Amino acid sequence: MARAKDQEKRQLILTTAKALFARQGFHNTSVSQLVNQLAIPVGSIYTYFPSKEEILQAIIEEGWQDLKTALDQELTQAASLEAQLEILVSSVLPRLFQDTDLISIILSEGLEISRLDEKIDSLITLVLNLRKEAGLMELSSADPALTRIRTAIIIYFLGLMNAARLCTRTPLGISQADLLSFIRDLIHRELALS
Amino acid sequence: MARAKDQEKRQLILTTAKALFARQGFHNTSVSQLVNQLAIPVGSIYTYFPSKEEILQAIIEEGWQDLKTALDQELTQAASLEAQLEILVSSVLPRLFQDTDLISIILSEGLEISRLDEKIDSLITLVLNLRKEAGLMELSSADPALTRIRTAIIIYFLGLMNAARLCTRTPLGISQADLLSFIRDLIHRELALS
Amino acid sequence: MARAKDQEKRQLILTTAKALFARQGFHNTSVSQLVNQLAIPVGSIYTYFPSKEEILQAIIEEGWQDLKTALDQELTQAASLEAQLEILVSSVLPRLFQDTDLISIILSEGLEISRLDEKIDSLITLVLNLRKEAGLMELSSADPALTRIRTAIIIYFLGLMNAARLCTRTPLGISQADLLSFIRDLIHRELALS
Amino acid sequence: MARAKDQEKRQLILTTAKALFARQGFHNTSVSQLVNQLAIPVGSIYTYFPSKEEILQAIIEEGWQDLKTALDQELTQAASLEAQLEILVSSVLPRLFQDTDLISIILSEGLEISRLDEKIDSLITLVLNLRKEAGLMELSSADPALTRIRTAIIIYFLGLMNAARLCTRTPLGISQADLLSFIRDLIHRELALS
DNA sequence: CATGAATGAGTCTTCATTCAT
DNA sequence: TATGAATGAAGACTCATTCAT
Repeated sequence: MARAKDQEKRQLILTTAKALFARQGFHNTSVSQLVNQLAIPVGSIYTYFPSKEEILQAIIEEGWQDLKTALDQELTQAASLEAQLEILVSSVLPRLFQDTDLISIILSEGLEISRLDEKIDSLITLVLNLRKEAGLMELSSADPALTRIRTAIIIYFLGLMNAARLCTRTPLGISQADLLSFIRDLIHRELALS
Repeated sequence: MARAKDQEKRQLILTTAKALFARQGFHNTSVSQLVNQLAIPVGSIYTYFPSKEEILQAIIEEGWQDLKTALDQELTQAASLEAQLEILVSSVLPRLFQDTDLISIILSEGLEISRLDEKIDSLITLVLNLRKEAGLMELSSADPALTRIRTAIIIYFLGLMNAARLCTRTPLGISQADLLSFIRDLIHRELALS
Repeated sequence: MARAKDQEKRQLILTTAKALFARQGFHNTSVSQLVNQLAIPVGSIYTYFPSKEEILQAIIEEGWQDLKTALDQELTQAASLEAQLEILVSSVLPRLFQDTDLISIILSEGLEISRLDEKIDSLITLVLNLRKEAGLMELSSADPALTRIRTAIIIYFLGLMNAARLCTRTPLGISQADLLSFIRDLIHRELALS
Repeated sequence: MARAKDQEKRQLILTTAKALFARQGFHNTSVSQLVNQLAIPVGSIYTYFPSKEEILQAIIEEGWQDLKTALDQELTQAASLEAQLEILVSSVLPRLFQDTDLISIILSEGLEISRLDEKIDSLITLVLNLRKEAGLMELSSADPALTRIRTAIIIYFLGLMNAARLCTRTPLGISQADLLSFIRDLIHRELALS
């Protein structure tokens, strides 16, 4: 019981901090502002997190983990490659792009903190696995095609993340729906080619 | 007459601050760290800039302006559309992607400061103009094709910027040359279509 | 439970700041000088007051409030008008004139801070009430006699305050006792007239 | 010629500084604000005054000197004691009370700077001389009547100065004309007595 | 255990005065 | 001589974290 309540409070801290960090930036958000919003005493924070920075890290890592867990779950339930792609396009990616607070934080903070490179690596691995499942032959690590794929994934992923963030903050003339259309087109085109 | 304001010193402040802000972040760089590195007295900073934040803004705006000036100059000297694209791919974009410090700063700071949206807008205008010069008919503002183009530009631009930044900071397995190849392929493919 | 905010420390800050501000002026007294004198860390000041200026305001408002509270208390205990005047002359005014630090601060700082006008207004109200209690008829707000009384109160009050301040700082050849004699004479004369 | 122009500039600095110091306070007025208002270079100030504080002192001393010079001149031209008092009430005092900027500065700054005590002393001497001219016998320095007169002068003078300042800054319900009426009444009453 | 006052190194910025030009 | 950039000590204030209660 006590544990459950603790976890709830921990989650509440995370949620509130996430909104604050995303809108004002990590450095422009003070711990006291956070506790004011939460209406809890300052000391409380430090029973859940050893430092302000670890709150930031937890937001990023746990947010990303949630996404990955959902992805894995939905992907294993999919019958075919087509179904898997459909899930990607209709379920997982929209969920990621909707979480602009998480995206903002990941993109704004230092690489050491967000560990974007690790996240991209795992994404590349995922795509490569899908390729293999699709029956395409594996690429040797020296193959220039591998580099091309890797490059494309990085550019598309980062471009989409950043675009999703900007969409909600600024009048760019496009919407999140347009981003999803872009992905759908992209996947269809790529599949037709291969 | 008194000393004239030393524009070289102003530039030195800008250059040093740029490197510092890019590597450590704006908030993790103190004014005293900056003046230590420059070996000038604190007050000097404030004869050239009214605040720390205005240094940041000058870095972004002047850096971007330099790029645009170079772009405009080189573009007007190009004889054909092909030559213009070649300049884009071989000269201007490489220069932008090499300036990872500038990119880092633009992408990491708040929208109000970096005004990324304005920069993207001017980029879209540029591309639309190139299209017109190429003899393609103009798109009405309601045309879904316009939205598609807009979306693509945003994604590619942001993706490339971010990828260029990551390349030099983290071992992602790709290089800036790969990014340029990506662009080259992209342009050729798009031109073939049109 | 954490430490309770120490009201004694707050009072000590107020007392020390009052002496410093009165002798050196608000602007010539730095926060670090204040904390040095108090032998407490800088931050402590800011757990009790939001800013240096609010210390000044607290000194003035609380000092004035103390005086008014004492005045009200003693006045209600007085049996007759004569007793009330006696209290004024023998107890409350001497106490005010003795607090030359408070007077100095009130007179030296800006009107927005000291709100001298409000203080004078409440004094005029007090005197008018005493008049009424004495059975004198009320003056209509257009009556020139009201303006005369108002003018006299303002001049006497400000003159006495300022004189009290100067007495202790400079060799003017008069003492606080002389000021009290002046008041006593004044009141007797005025009462005889009315 | 050159000297005349210099004196003009010096006077302009004094006039501008006086208005600024009176309205914002000495410490809240920076030298650069002053030179901005004057539209002259910073260095210029220091060819006329050795420091910011000496500007303040010049404002006070020269302002006071002007008043005294005018007073002496007009007083010696007066035929009778009545004429002298009339001059005091109708000419010199109104001029002093109108110069609320000067009064503000004198009353707000430290005693060491404004040397209020010296000014009061010279005022007492003046009144004592008038008394002597009026044929009243001189008072020995031990005479309690001397102390009474001295006290009264101090209180009236400081009270009127302060009241004049407050009148123009705050809605106290009285005007400078009321102050002059007060003085007139006072003098008539006192003369009737003696 | 929960609390929030206490801490002090560190933040950005100011500004009267000087002096190289 | 006139100028205004240069200077740097000093200014008020912040804030993540600790620890006495």
